[in-house]
Amino acid sequence: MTAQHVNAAQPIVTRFAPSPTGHLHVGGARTAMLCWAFAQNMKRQGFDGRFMIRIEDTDQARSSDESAKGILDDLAWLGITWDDGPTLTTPAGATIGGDSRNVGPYFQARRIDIYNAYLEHLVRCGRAYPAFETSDQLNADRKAAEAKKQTYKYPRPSDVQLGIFNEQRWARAKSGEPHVIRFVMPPTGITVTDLVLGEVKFAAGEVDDFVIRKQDGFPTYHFAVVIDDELMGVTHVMRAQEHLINTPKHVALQGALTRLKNDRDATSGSNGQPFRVPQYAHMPLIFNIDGTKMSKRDKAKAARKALKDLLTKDKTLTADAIASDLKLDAKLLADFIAAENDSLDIAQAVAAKFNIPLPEIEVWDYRKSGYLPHAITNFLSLLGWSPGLKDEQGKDIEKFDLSFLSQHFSIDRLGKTAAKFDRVKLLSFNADAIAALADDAFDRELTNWANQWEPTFAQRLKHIDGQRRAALMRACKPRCKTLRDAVKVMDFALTRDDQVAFDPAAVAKANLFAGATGHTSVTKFRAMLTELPAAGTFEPTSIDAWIKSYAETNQLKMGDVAQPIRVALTGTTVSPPLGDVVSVLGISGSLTRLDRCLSTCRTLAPASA
RNA sequence: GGCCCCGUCGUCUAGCGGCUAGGACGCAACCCUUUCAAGGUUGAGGUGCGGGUUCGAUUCCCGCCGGGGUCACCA
Repeated sequence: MTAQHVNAAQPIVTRFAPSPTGHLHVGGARTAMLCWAFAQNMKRQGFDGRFMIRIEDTDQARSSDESAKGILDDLAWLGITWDDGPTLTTPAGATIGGDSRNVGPYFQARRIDIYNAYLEHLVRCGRAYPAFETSDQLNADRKAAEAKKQTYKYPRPSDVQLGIFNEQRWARAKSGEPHVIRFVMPPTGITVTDLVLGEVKFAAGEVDDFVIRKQDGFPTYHFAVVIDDELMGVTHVMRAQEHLINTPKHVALQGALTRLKNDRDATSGSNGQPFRVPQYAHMPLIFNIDGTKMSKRDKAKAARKALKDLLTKDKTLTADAIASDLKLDAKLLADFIAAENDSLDIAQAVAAKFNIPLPEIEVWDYRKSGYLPHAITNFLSLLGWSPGLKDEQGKDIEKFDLSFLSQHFSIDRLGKTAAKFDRVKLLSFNADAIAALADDAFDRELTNWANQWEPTFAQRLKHIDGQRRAALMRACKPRCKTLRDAVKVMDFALTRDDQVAFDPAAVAKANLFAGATGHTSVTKFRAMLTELPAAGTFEPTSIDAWIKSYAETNQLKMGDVAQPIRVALTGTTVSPPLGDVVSVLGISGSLTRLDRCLSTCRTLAPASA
C-alpha cells in the first residue's frame, strides 16, 4: 500500500461487516484478519489506521445476538481486535471495541431511522421509488424468463423517471400499501477501480433497479452498506471477490447520495456534500480442496453420507428409530437423508450419536479440534497473500505471527487467484505451533482447551501434577499435532495403575506368558526399578540405557525387551520412550502396573504363531 | 445462459522480459530409531492450448479452452 491511496489528514478505516447468522467462517476470519492487518500497518506508518466491526443484522429472520457474540468471541480468540465496534470483554478481562469516533451504533438494526431518512431523501429526489409487485409475481416473471432462456431484469415501470419525484407512488406507499423501494439505476456504465483487480467495467443497463428497502422496512444490504460506510468514515473496503459484482450498485448509490444535514431527518435537506467512493480491494475466494465452495452445508453432506452407509451396513437400524432416539422429527430426518434439507442441527445430532467426524468449516470447529489461533491466522494469511520475503537461507518466509503480518501487509501483495483450503497443511502448521510451545505453555494451552471442550479428560488430567506432570507434557507434546491428540496420546498416563487394560493382541505379540522372553524382560526390569532411589530422582535416560544394556548382555533385540515392558506399563504397543513413561508414572505406579501385568499375563497362551 | 473475475508442481505460493522456474505442505526413498511421533538427507512433480510482440517470453497483447463468482424483498 502506498501513500497515494490514502489521505494523511483523515483516519484510514477498514471494516469487517459480518451478518450474525452463524459461526465465523474461516473465510470471514481471513477477511477480518487482513482488514485488521491493513489498519495496523497504517498505524505503523504513522497514519490513524482503524479497524472497525459492524454487525449487519438486517435479515430479521436469520440474525441472532448469540451469533454476533460468537463471531466477536472467535475474532478475539484469534487475536484480532477492533478499534471501533461492539464491545466485547475477553476472558482475560480486556475490553475490545467502543465508539471513540462517535459513529455508532454498530448494529444496523439500530440504525433504521438513518436509512429511512436517506431513503426518503432519495425518493424525493426521484432517485428511488416505491414498487408494489409481490414476491410471487416477481418469481413467476423470473421463472418465465428463465424458461425462455432469457436473463431476467426488473423492468422499470413506465411512470418512473430518473430525477422526477413520483407523487402517486409515494402517496400509495404512505397510505400503507405494501411495497419495497427500488433505486433508479442511472443510464451510464460504471467503472469500479479495484486495488487488486484494476479497473472493472460494467456496461450501462447491466444492473436493474434493485431493491434498497424491503417490505419489512429494513434496508437491503446494498443500501445499508453504502450509508454506513459513508457515515462511519470507511476509506478502504476489503472483502471477498464474491462481492465484486455488487460494487457497481454501491458505486451508483454513492453517486446518487449526498449527506443530509441531519442523518436522521430527511426534511433537514442535503448539505451538498456527495458520498465518497471508498477504495475497493476484492480478495480471492477460498475453496475446499476439491474445488467446491466451503460451506456449512458440507457438514450436512458428511453426516448424511455416513448415516446412509450406517443404515445400509447395519440392517437393525432404521431412520425412524434413530429419529426417536435423538428426539428428532422423523419427517425432518427422512428429508435430511433424502437431501431435502441440510439441517445443521440434525447433522450435529447424528454426528454426535454415531461419532461421525464432521469437516471443520468455522473457526469454532478448529477451536474445538484443538488448533492454536496462531497456526490458524498464519495459515489463513497465506491464502491469497504472501509476504514475498526470503529468509537467510533464501527460502520463502511463511512462518510468522500477527505482528509480522501487520508489519508487512500490503494490498499490493494480495493475489487474484482463488485458493483451496488445504487442511493437511494447516495441520502441519498447527503441529509446528505446538512444537514451538514451551512445555509449561503447552500445559496451559492444553488445560484451557480441555476445560472448555473435554471436561472428562480435563478431570483425569488434574490428578497428575508436579514433576510427573512436567514429564507428561515433555513426553507428549511432540506427539500432538492438535491439542485434541493429547486425549489419546496421554491416555496411558491417566488410567489408574490398577486398571490398565492390556490389549490382548499386544500381549500376545510381546510374549508375556510365563517363561517367554518378554515375561523375563519385564521381570528383570521390575527388579531393576525396585533398586532405584525414591521416585523422581532418576534420569529417564538411565532407564533407556538399562534396556539397551540388558538387551546387549542377553543378546536380545531391543524390540524383544522394550515392547514387552511397554505393554506391561501402558497396555499397548505405542507410547513415548520408556524412560519418559516411567517418569510420568513414577516408580511405584510403574511397579503396580508391572506386577499386575506379570500376574494376569503369565497364564496366557502363546500367540498361535 | 448474460455479466464479471481468474489460470506457475496434487495444494499454498515466489517470479513483476533473460533463472538449471525457488520455497512450503503432501508424496517416495534412505538415515536415525525400543513402539509411535519428531528429526536429517535425497528425489519425483509445474508455467492450460494456439497465435502474436520481442534477439528472447512464466512475465506483455489477442483468441480458445478450463475453473470460479453472480444474477433475491440473504448478506
